[in-house]
Amino acid sequence: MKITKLLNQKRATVRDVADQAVVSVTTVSRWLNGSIKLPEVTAERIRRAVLLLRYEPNLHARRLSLGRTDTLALVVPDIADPFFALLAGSVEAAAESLGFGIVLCATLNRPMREVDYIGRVYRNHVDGLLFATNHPDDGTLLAAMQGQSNVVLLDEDINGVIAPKVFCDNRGGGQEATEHLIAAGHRRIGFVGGVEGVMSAVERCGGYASALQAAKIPFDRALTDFGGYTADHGRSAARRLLRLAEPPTAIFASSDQIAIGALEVLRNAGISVPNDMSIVAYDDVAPFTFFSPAVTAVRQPVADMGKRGVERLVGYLTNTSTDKTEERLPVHLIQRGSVAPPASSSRLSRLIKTWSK
Amino acid sequence: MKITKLLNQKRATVRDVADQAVVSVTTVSRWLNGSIKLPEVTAERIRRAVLLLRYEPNLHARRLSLGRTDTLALVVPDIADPFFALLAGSVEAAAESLGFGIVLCATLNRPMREVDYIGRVYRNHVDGLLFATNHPDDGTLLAAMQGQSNVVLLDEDINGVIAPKVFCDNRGGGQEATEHLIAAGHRRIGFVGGVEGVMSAVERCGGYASALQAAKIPFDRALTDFGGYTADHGRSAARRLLRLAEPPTAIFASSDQIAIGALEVLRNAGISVPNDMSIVAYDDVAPFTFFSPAVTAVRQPVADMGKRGVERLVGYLTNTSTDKTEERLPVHLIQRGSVAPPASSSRLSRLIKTWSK
DNA sequence: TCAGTTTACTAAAGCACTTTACCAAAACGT
DNA sequence: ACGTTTTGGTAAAGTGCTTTAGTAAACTGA
Repeated sequence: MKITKLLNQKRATVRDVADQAVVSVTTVSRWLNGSIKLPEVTAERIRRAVLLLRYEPNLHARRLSLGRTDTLALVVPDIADPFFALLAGSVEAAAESLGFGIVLCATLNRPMREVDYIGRVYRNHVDGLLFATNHPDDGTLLAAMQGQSNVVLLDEDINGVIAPKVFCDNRGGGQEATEHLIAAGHRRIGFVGGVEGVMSAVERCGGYASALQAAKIPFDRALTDFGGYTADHGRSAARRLLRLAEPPTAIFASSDQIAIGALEVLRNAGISVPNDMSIVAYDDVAPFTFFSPAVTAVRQPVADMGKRGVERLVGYLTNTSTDKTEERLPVHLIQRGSVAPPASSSRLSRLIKTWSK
Repeated sequence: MKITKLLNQKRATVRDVADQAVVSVTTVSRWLNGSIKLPEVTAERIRRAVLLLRYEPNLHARRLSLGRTDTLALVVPDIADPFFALLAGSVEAAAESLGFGIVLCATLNRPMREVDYIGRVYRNHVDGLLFATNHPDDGTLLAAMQGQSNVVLLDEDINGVIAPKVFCDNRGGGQEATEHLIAAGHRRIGFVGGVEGVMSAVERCGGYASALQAAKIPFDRALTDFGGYTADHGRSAARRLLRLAEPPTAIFASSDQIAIGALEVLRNAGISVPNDMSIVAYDDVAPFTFFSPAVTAVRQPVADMGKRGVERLVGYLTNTSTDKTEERLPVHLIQRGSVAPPASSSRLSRLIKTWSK
């Protein structure tokens, strides 16, 4: 009998284990799930049977019966983006340690795919969703999330959605970056932000504005530039800022990619960082220590954000800890070599004049 | 009746649809799965019932019944590494387009986790595995893979495993990079490789050696340095190479990270690239166009590799196309600004002398 | 000693789907 | 007109697990 089981490679079922241990399926199942205490002799019989038959419960049957999957979905715009890759890494690790698997969903910012993924929790593909967007919502996402539970929002808000949220302190980060630049002596500071309207961009700009105000520096709209957290936007924004009648002496780039784009433009213009122009970046996921100069940046606790997101989602799934609150993780400035006191304005404008030809 | 169904939010089942459409469950199931043709009237009744009840088949029941998951696992050492993040992105996209989901597994190079993940296909968690390692196998992985089917190896080989494999042309890449350096006039070229013994490192070094041989340049062991595809290794290798009695005039760094580490050392040493030292990188996932100088690199078709891997795995799952062959994807050199003819050796040695103090 | 509790189990009913085996009626060929 | 094939279905048996409701036997306390 046992031999048959071993010879034909079919996987053993609870039935087989029960037969082998001479108890009922119920007993095996309950004991295996720890919902029953058994006298040592019986327990030992089951243990042996499991070992002998190499029994592993069938996941699908279990899921069907239990109605849950012990799997979470992580929805991000683009997994190839280092920021989201880092997030995914920490989410995976945290989920794994809590006994959950992760299925990966890249939306490429296509609302259709986002909505589809949101539906997956209803459709029982996964128990819960960790959701990170990148773009402002036109209402589509909000609608799709209505009545959907077990979703936690990461990094970026979706207007109107009520759910557990784990974000970073964008305002504080914006403020700290700007204060640092002001402390170095800068008074004309450019702000390059994400897509106009997304929470993180609005908030970082808010921090920037409030630091200026505290230093009694007027807020100049011409010095701000929204458009996305991309290197492309960093390039075009930098070019625009340099062409201003009164160009800034420092740039606050509110993402790594923006900073990278801006740095490229500055380098090509022969404007040296930090001597002629200071810059501070945001995210600090890029290998900034390897840059020359190493670039000062506001570090977001990306990994912590992923971890906390998972913890809250799982807490939600298990304890029904129904706190749909928003949580903010602190950020902090990492000082490296890209900030210095402003150059003489004549030198800077001479450089710009040469470049703009 | 319908109203009850709509009011209590329980999901509709095939039963409900069958009742609503006044046919049997069998008919609904078969029609839905396209395994039966039905007269238009009946079909329409089912269609309406599905719409009315917002019926969506229960995935778990389906999986239990069918014994498959339509899900693939992607196993990588570290999803936060841009190389693997890019790979993951393309794998996800390819799988999605073929109707498969992806579950993400990061091993952090811990053999225990790798082995566990390999077991998941047997345990029915997933239908197949896309497996990418990073380190030489001591036999553990080989043993775990024995008798395991539906696994395809990506990017890096595991010695002795017989399975469909999708790799890149490491030898060709190593050769092309080295030839390019030789064509620029270099005769002493350093090679910095991955962990000693992994296929990719061995092969790239093979390409390097054969290019040297073709140019009748003797192979000098002192100029090669294995240790891993990390920036750290890049740094230490660069330092070692510079301290050589006869240092190289060019470095072939066989990963992005190695190149980044080496570049940092060179920059700190005041050795200008490409004037005093040429460098070519490998992978070309890092934002090398933004570097200064932009760095010349051998580009691996990482995204293609992911796509092909999925295609082959799925082909395997569906058609039983049992070709356990190895496939090589072509790489090519992207010329940018980090290669130039060698500097006068006296200038270079002067720089090194200054630095090494 | 006997009702009440605890211990150690079990039978059977789900969970929601697929699929095999089968059947009645209609259409068809001769 | 009668056997055969096609059409349009159905009943029921899996798929492997969990869990509810229950039972028989052993123990407890007064």
